[in-house]
Amino acid sequence: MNLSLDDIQQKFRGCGLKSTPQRTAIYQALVHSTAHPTAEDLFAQVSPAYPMLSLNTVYYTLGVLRTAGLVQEVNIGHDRARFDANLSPHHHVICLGCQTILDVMDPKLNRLTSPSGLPRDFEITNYQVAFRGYCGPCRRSQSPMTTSSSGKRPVSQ
Amino acid sequence: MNLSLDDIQQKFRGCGLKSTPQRTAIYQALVHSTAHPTAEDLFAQVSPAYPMLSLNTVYYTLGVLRTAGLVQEVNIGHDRARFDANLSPHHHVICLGCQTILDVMDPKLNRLTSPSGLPRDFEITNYQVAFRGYCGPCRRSQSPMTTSSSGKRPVSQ
DNA sequence: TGCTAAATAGGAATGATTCCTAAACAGGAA
DNA sequence: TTCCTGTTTAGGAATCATTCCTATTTAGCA
Repeated sequence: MNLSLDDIQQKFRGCGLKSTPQRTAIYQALVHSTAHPTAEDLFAQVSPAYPMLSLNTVYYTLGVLRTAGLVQEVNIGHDRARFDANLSPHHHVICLGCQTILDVMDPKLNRLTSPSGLPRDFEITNYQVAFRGYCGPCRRSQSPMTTSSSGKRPVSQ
Repeated sequence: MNLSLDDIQQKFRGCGLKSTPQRTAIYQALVHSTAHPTAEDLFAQVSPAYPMLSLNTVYYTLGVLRTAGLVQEVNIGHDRARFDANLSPHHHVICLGCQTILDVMDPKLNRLTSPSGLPRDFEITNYQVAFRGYCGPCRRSQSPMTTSSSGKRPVSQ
Protein backbone atom coordinates (compact mmCIF):
# COMPACT_ATOMS: atom_id res chain seq x y z
CA MET A 1 0.00 0.00 0.00
CA ASN A 2 1.25 3.48 -0.81
CA LEU A 3 -0.42 6.45 0.84
CA SER A 4 0.60 10.01 0.31
CA LEU A 5 0.66 12.45 3.17
CA ASP A 6 -2.49 13.98 1.78
CA ASP A 7 -4.23 10.63 1.73
CA ILE A 8 -3.30 10.13 5.34
CA GLN A 9 -4.46 13.58 6.32
CA GLN A 10 -7.79 12.91 4.66
CA LYS A 11 -8.10 9.60 6.44
CA PHE A 12 -7.49 11.24 9.77
CA ARG A 13 -9.99 13.99 9.07
CA GLY A 14 -12.53 11.42 8.01
CA CYS A 15 -12.22 9.83 11.43
CA GLY A 16 -12.31 13.11 13.28
CA LEU A 17 -8.66 12.86 14.24
CA LYS A 18 -6.29 15.77 14.27
CA SER A 19 -3.44 15.44 11.88
CA THR A 20 -0.08 15.95 13.55
CA PRO A 21 3.38 15.25 12.18
CA GLN A 22 4.06 12.54 14.74
CA ARG A 23 0.76 10.83 14.19
CA THR A 24 1.20 10.94 10.46
CA ALA A 25 4.71 9.55 10.65
CA ILE A 26 3.69 6.70 12.93
CA TYR A 27 0.75 5.73 10.77
CA GLN A 28 2.79 5.99 7.62
CA ALA A 29 5.51 3.77 9.05
CA LEU A 30 2.89 1.19 9.93
CA VAL A 31 1.17 1.35 6.55
CA HIS A 32 4.45 0.83 4.76
CA SER A 33 5.45 -2.12 6.87
CA THR A 34 4.43 -5.73 6.45
CA ALA A 35 6.35 -6.82 9.52
CA HIS A 36 3.61 -6.26 12.10
CA PRO A 37 5.80 -4.00 14.21
CA THR A 38 5.53 -3.41 17.93
CA ALA A 39 5.14 0.03 19.45
CA GLU A 40 8.85 0.00 20.14
CA ASP A 41 9.63 -0.93 16.53
CA LEU A 42 7.61 2.02 15.30
CA PHE A 43 9.24 4.27 17.85
CA ALA A 44 12.68 3.23 16.59
CA GLN A 45 11.63 3.78 13.01
CA VAL A 46 10.10 7.21 13.48
CA SER A 47 12.48 8.53 16.15
CA PRO A 48 15.29 9.61 13.82
CA ALA A 49 13.00 12.09 12.10
CA TYR A 50 11.41 13.21 15.38
CA PRO A 51 14.06 13.09 18.08
CA MET A 52 11.67 14.42 20.69
CA LEU A 53 9.14 11.67 20.01
CA SER A 54 8.05 9.83 23.10
CA LEU A 55 7.30 6.13 23.19
CA ASN A 56 4.27 7.23 25.12
CA THR A 57 3.00 9.07 22.08
CA VAL A 58 3.41 5.95 19.99
CA TYR A 59 1.25 4.01 22.42
CA TYR A 60 -1.30 6.79 22.59
CA THR A 61 -1.39 7.14 18.83
CA LEU A 62 -1.79 3.43 18.25
CA GLY A 63 -4.62 3.42 20.73
CA VAL A 64 -6.34 6.26 18.93
CA LEU A 65 -5.86 4.68 15.53
CA ARG A 66 -7.15 1.36 16.80
CA THR A 67 -10.23 2.99 18.26
CA ALA A 68 -10.77 4.79 14.98
CA GLY A 69 -10.52 1.46 13.20
CA LEU A 70 -7.47 2.44 11.16
CA VAL A 71 -5.18 -0.21 12.60
CA GLN A 72 -5.63 -3.53 14.30
CA GLU A 73 -3.72 -5.27 16.97
CA VAL A 74 -2.26 -8.68 16.22
CA ASN A 75 -1.07 -10.89 19.01
CA ILE A 76 1.15 -13.86 19.15
CA GLY A 77 1.67 -14.89 22.70
CA HIS A 78 0.91 -12.41 25.40
CA ASP A 79 4.27 -10.69 25.30
CA ARG A 80 3.81 -7.53 23.33
CA ALA A 81 1.25 -6.05 21.06
CA ARG A 82 1.97 -5.90 17.36
CA PHE A 83 0.10 -3.75 14.91
CA ASP A 84 -1.17 -4.00 11.40
CA ALA A 85 -2.61 -1.33 9.11
CA ASN A 86 -3.78 -3.92 6.63
CA LEU A 87 -7.53 -3.72 7.07
CA SER A 88 -8.62 -6.00 4.28
CA PRO A 89 -9.81 -9.34 5.61
CA HIS A 90 -6.80 -11.51 6.06
CA HIS A 91 -5.23 -14.04 8.35
CA HIS A 92 -1.83 -14.74 9.80
CA VAL A 93 0.94 -17.28 9.69
CA ILE A 94 3.26 -17.19 12.65
CA CYS A 95 6.71 -18.73 12.73
CA LEU A 96 7.24 -20.22 16.16
CA GLY A 97 10.97 -19.96 15.64
CA CYS A 98 11.60 -16.32 14.76
CA GLN A 99 8.15 -14.95 15.67
CA THR A 100 7.69 -13.54 12.20
CA ILE A 101 4.10 -12.87 11.20
CA LEU A 102 3.05 -13.17 7.58
CA ASP A 103 -0.24 -12.02 6.13
CA VAL A 104 -2.34 -14.61 4.38
CA MET A 105 -5.07 -13.41 2.08
CA ASP A 106 -6.46 -16.71 0.86
CA PRO A 107 -10.08 -15.91 0.00
CA LYS A 108 -11.29 -19.37 0.95
CA LEU A 109 -10.53 -18.48 4.57
CA ASN A 110 -12.99 -15.62 4.43
CA ARG A 111 -15.97 -17.86 3.91
CA LEU A 112 -16.09 -19.68 7.21
CA THR A 113 -19.57 -19.83 8.64
CA SER A 114 -20.50 -19.28 12.23
CA PRO A 115 -19.45 -22.30 14.26
CA SER A 116 -21.94 -24.74 15.69
CA GLY A 117 -22.47 -25.04 19.41
CA LEU A 118 -22.53 -21.35 20.13
CA PRO A 119 -25.00 -19.74 22.53
CA ARG A 120 -27.86 -18.56 20.38
CA ASP A 121 -27.47 -14.91 21.28
CA PHE A 122 -23.74 -14.66 20.66
CA GLU A 123 -23.02 -12.31 17.80
CA ILE A 124 -19.80 -12.95 15.89
CA THR A 125 -18.37 -9.77 14.42
CA ASN A 126 -15.21 -11.17 12.86
CA TYR A 127 -12.76 -14.01 13.05
CA GLN A 128 -9.16 -14.70 12.29
CA VAL A 129 -7.24 -17.83 11.56
CA ALA A 130 -3.74 -18.08 13.00
CA PHE A 131 -1.54 -20.70 11.41
CA ARG A 132 1.54 -21.65 13.38
CA GLY A 133 4.61 -23.47 12.25
CA TYR A 134 8.18 -22.96 11.21
CA CYS A 135 9.59 -21.04 8.30
CA GLY A 136 12.29 -22.54 6.13
CA PRO A 137 15.29 -20.95 7.81
CA CYS A 138 14.00 -21.82 11.28
CA ARG A 139 13.32 -25.41 10.27
CA ARG A 140 16.82 -25.79 8.93
CA SER A 141 18.48 -24.24 11.98
CA GLN A 142 16.53 -26.39 14.40
CA SER A 143 18.79 -29.17 15.60
CA PRO A 144 17.02 -32.54 15.72
CA MET A 145 17.52 -32.73 19.49
CA THR A 146 15.98 -29.40 20.43
CA THR A 147 13.10 -31.10 22.19
CA SER A 148 14.97 -32.11 25.35
CA SER A 149 14.39 -29.56 28.07
CA SER A 150 17.59 -27.86 29.07
CA GLY A 151 16.71 -27.75 32.74
CA LYS A 152 15.93 -24.06 32.61
CA ARG A 153 12.53 -22.52 32.74
CA PRO A 154 10.63 -23.57 29.64
CA VAL A 155 10.30 -21.04 26.88
CA SER A 156 7.02 -19.63 25.69
CA GLN A 157 5.50 -21.83 22.95
CA MET B 1 -13.32 -34.00 31.64
CA ASN B 2 -12.89 -35.80 34.94
CA LEU B 3 -9.45 -37.02 35.91
CA SER B 4 -8.69 -38.81 39.14
CA LEU B 5 -5.53 -38.09 41.04
CA ASP B 6 -4.17 -41.40 39.81
CA ASP B 7 -4.85 -40.47 36.20
CA ILE B 8 -2.99 -37.23 36.69
CA GLN B 9 -0.06 -38.94 38.36
CA GLN B 10 0.15 -41.35 35.43
CA LYS B 11 0.02 -38.49 32.98
CA PHE B 12 2.86 -36.74 34.74
CA ARG B 13 4.96 -39.89 34.86
CA GLY B 14 4.32 -40.48 31.21
CA CYS B 15 5.84 -37.10 30.45
CA GLY B 16 8.75 -37.60 32.79
CA LEU B 17 7.42 -35.05 35.24
CA LYS B 18 7.58 -35.41 38.98
CA SER B 19 4.23 -35.54 40.66
CA THR B 20 3.92 -33.07 43.49
CA PRO B 21 0.82 -32.01 45.39
CA GLN B 22 1.03 -28.45 44.10
CA ARG B 23 1.54 -29.50 40.51
CA THR B 24 -1.30 -31.95 40.72
CA ALA B 25 -3.64 -29.41 42.26
CA ILE B 26 -2.81 -26.79 39.64
CA TYR B 27 -3.29 -29.17 36.75
CA GLN B 28 -6.47 -30.54 38.23
CA ALA B 29 -7.90 -27.07 38.66
CA LEU B 30 -7.12 -26.34 35.04
CA VAL B 31 -8.57 -29.59 33.76
CA HIS B 32 -11.78 -29.00 35.63
CA SER B 33 -12.18 -25.48 34.35
CA THR B 34 -13.65 -24.35 31.06
CA ALA B 35 -12.95 -20.70 31.84
CA HIS B 36 -9.43 -20.51 30.43
CA PRO B 37 -8.02 -19.20 33.69
CA THR B 38 -4.96 -17.04 34.10
CA ALA B 39 -2.05 -18.00 36.33
CA GLU B 40 -3.50 -15.75 38.98
CA ASP B 41 -6.91 -17.38 38.68
CA LEU B 42 -5.35 -20.78 39.26
CA PHE B 43 -3.33 -19.44 42.14
CA ALA B 44 -6.48 -18.10 43.77
CA GLN B 45 -8.24 -21.40 43.24
CA VAL B 46 -5.50 -23.63 44.59
CA SER B 47 -4.20 -21.35 47.34
CA PRO B 48 -6.80 -22.19 49.98
CA ALA B 49 -5.69 -25.82 50.00
CA TYR B 50 -2.00 -24.90 49.84
CA PRO B 51 -1.50 -21.68 51.77
CA MET B 52 2.24 -21.71 51.14
CA LEU B 53 1.75 -21.92 47.38
CA SER B 54 3.66 -19.31 45.47
CA LEU B 55 2.39 -17.63 42.36
CA ASN B 56 5.84 -18.30 41.07
CA THR B 57 5.19 -22.00 41.31
CA VAL B 58 2.02 -21.60 39.30
CA TYR B 59 3.96 -19.90 36.52
CA TYR B 60 6.71 -22.47 36.66
CA THR B 61 4.24 -25.32 36.65
CA LEU B 62 2.28 -23.95 33.74
CA GLY B 63 5.53 -23.57 31.83
CA VAL B 64 6.47 -27.15 32.51
CA LEU B 65 3.04 -28.44 31.57
CA ARG B 66 3.06 -26.41 28.39
CA THR B 67 6.47 -27.73 27.41
CA ALA B 68 5.24 -31.24 28.13
CA GLY B 69 2.28 -30.59 25.87
CA LEU B 70 -0.29 -31.05 28.63
CA VAL B 71 -1.69 -27.54 28.46
CA GLN B 72 -1.79 -24.82 25.91
CA GLU B 73 -1.69 -21.10 26.18
CA VAL B 74 -4.59 -19.11 24.78
CA ASN B 75 -4.26 -15.43 24.23
CA ILE B 76 -6.73 -12.70 23.72
CA GLY B 77 -4.95 -9.44 23.58
CA HIS B 78 -1.45 -9.19 24.90
CA ASP B 79 -2.45 -8.60 28.49
CA ARG B 80 -2.14 -11.88 30.27
CA ALA B 81 -1.73 -15.48 29.38
CA ARG B 82 -4.67 -17.81 29.78
CA PHE B 83 -4.45 -21.55 29.84
CA ASP B 84 -6.41 -24.48 28.57
CA ALA B 85 -6.03 -28.17 29.33
CA ASN B 86 -8.39 -29.11 26.54
CA LEU B 87 -6.02 -30.67 24.03
CA SER B 88 -8.52 -31.94 21.51
CA PRO B 89 -8.49 -29.81 18.40
CA HIS B 90 -10.77 -26.91 19.02
CA HIS B 91 -11.14 -23.22 18.45
CA HIS B 92 -12.23 -20.23 20.46
CA VAL B 93 -14.95 -17.63 20.63
CA ILE B 94 -14.03 -14.50 22.49
CA CYS B 95 -16.50 -11.98 23.84
CA LEU B 96 -15.03 -8.54 23.38
CA GLY B 97 -17.26 -7.28 26.16
CA CYS B 98 -16.47 -9.54 29.11
CA GLN B 99 -13.37 -11.24 27.71
CA THR B 100 -14.92 -14.65 28.17
CA ILE B 101 -13.43 -17.40 26.04
CA LEU B 102 -15.60 -20.29 24.91
CA ASP B 103 -14.37 -23.48 23.32
CA VAL B 104 -15.73 -24.34 19.91
CA MET B 105 -15.37 -27.89 18.70
CA ASP B 106 -17.07 -27.67 15.35
CA PRO B 107 -15.39 -30.42 13.27
CA LYS B 108 -15.72 -28.47 10.05
CA LEU B 109 -13.14 -26.03 11.39
CA ASN B 110 -10.59 -28.82 11.67
CA ARG B 111 -10.48 -29.43 7.95
CA LEU B 112 -8.94 -26.19 6.74
CA THR B 113 -6.17 -26.75 4.25
CA SER B 114 -2.87 -24.95 4.17
CA PRO B 115 -3.43 -21.42 2.88
CA SER B 116 -2.26 -20.31 -0.52
CA GLY B 117 0.50 -17.79 -0.93
CA LEU B 118 2.81 -19.25 1.68
CA PRO B 119 6.57 -19.59 1.18
CA ARG B 120 7.09 -23.09 -0.13
CA ASP B 121 9.25 -24.21 2.77
CA PHE B 122 6.99 -22.99 5.55
CA GLU B 123 5.68 -25.91 7.57
CA ILE B 124 2.36 -25.40 9.31
CA THR B 125 2.05 -27.45 12.48
CA ASN B 126 -1.35 -26.31 13.63
CA TYR B 127 -3.84 -23.51 13.41
CA GLN B 128 -6.60 -21.97 15.43
CA VAL B 129 -9.59 -19.93 14.56
CA ALA B 130 -10.53 -17.12 16.93
CA PHE B 131 -14.04 -15.78 16.56
CA ARG B 132 -14.71 -12.45 18.18
CA GLY B 133 -17.97 -10.82 19.00
CA TYR B 134 -20.34 -10.13 21.82
CA CYS B 135 -22.22 -12.54 24.02
CA GLY B 136 -25.89 -12.00 24.76
CA PRO B 137 -25.51 -10.25 28.11
CA CYS B 138 -22.80 -7.95 26.76
CA ARG B 139 -24.88 -7.06 23.73
CA ARG B 140 -27.82 -6.18 25.91
CA SER B 141 -25.79 -4.08 28.31
CA GLN B 142 -24.10 -2.12 25.56
CA SER B 143 -25.81 1.22 25.33
CA PRO B 144 -26.32 2.33 21.73
CA MET B 145 -24.06 5.34 22.27
CA THR B 146 -21.01 3.53 23.56
CA THR B 147 -19.11 4.31 20.42
CA SER B 148 -18.42 7.95 21.22
CA SER B 149 -14.96 8.33 22.68
CA SER B 150 -15.04 9.68 26.19
CA GLY B 151 -11.93 11.74 25.74
CA LYS B 152 -9.83 9.37 27.79
CA ARG B 153 -7.22 7.00 26.51
CA PRO B 154 -8.91 4.44 24.28
CA VAL B 155 -9.57 1.03 25.70
CA SER B 156 -8.05 -2.15 24.33
CA GLN B 157 -10.21 -3.59 21.54
C1' DT C 1 17.88 -45.17 53.52
C1' DG C 2 20.57 -41.74 50.84
C1' DC C 3 21.43 -39.07 46.75
C1' DT C 4 20.53 -35.98 43.22
C1' DA C 5 18.15 -33.39 40.19
C1' DA C 6 13.85 -31.13 40.03
C1' DA C 7 10.45 -28.41 42.40
C1' DT C 8 9.12 -24.86 45.58
C1' DA C 9 8.82 -20.24 47.82
C1' DG C 10 10.14 -15.76 48.39
C1' DG C 11 12.06 -11.67 47.15
C1' DA C 12 13.95 -8.85 43.69
C1' DA C 13 14.24 -7.54 38.82
C1' DT C 14 12.43 -6.79 34.23
C1' DG C 15 9.86 -4.79 30.77
C1' DA C 16 5.63 -3.57 28.32
C1' DT C 17 2.07 -0.62 29.04
C1' DT C 18 -0.59 2.89 31.41
C1' DC C 19 -1.25 6.95 34.36
C1' DC C 20 -0.51 11.76 35.44
C1' DT C 21 0.55 16.41 34.25
C1' DA C 22 2.18 20.54 32.17
C1' DA C 23 3.31 22.53 27.86
C1' DA C 24 2.56 22.72 22.78
C1' DC C 25 -0.40 22.58 19.01
C1' DA C 26 -4.35 21.84 15.43
C1' DG C 27 -8.37 23.43 13.79
C1' DG C 28 -12.55 25.85 14.18
C1' DA C 29 -14.70 30.44 15.53
C1' DA C 30 -14.52 35.37 15.64
C1' DT D 1 -5.58 36.55 10.52
C1' DT D 2 -5.84 35.87 15.51
C1' DC D 3 -7.74 33.74 19.42
C1' DC D 4 -9.66 29.76 22.10
C1' DT D 5 -10.39 25.29 23.40
C1' DG D 6 -9.86 20.68 23.47
C1' DT D 7 -6.52 17.40 21.77
C1' DT D 8 -1.95 15.88 21.49
C1' DT D 9 2.60 15.46 23.07
C1' DA D 10 6.59 14.42 26.17
C1' DG D 11 8.46 13.03 30.27
C1' DG D 12 8.52 10.93 34.46
C1' DA D 13 6.46 7.91 37.63
C1' DA D 14 3.48 3.95 38.50
C1' DT D 15 1.50 -0.56 37.53
C1' DC D 16 1.41 -5.22 36.84
C1' DA D 17 2.30 -9.71 34.60
C1' DT D 18 6.04 -12.38 34.21
C1' DT D 19 10.76 -13.88 34.87
C1' DC D 20 15.13 -14.23 37.38
C1' DC D 21 17.84 -15.63 41.33
C1' DT D 22 18.64 -18.53 45.21
C1' DA D 23 18.28 -21.30 49.27
C1' DT D 24 15.52 -24.93 50.89
C1' DT D 25 12.65 -28.90 50.30
C1' DT D 26 11.13 -32.99 48.08
C1' DA D 27 10.13 -36.91 44.64
C1' DG D 28 11.80 -40.79 42.81
C1' DC D 29 15.47 -43.73 41.92
C1' DA D 30 19.68 -46.64 43.36
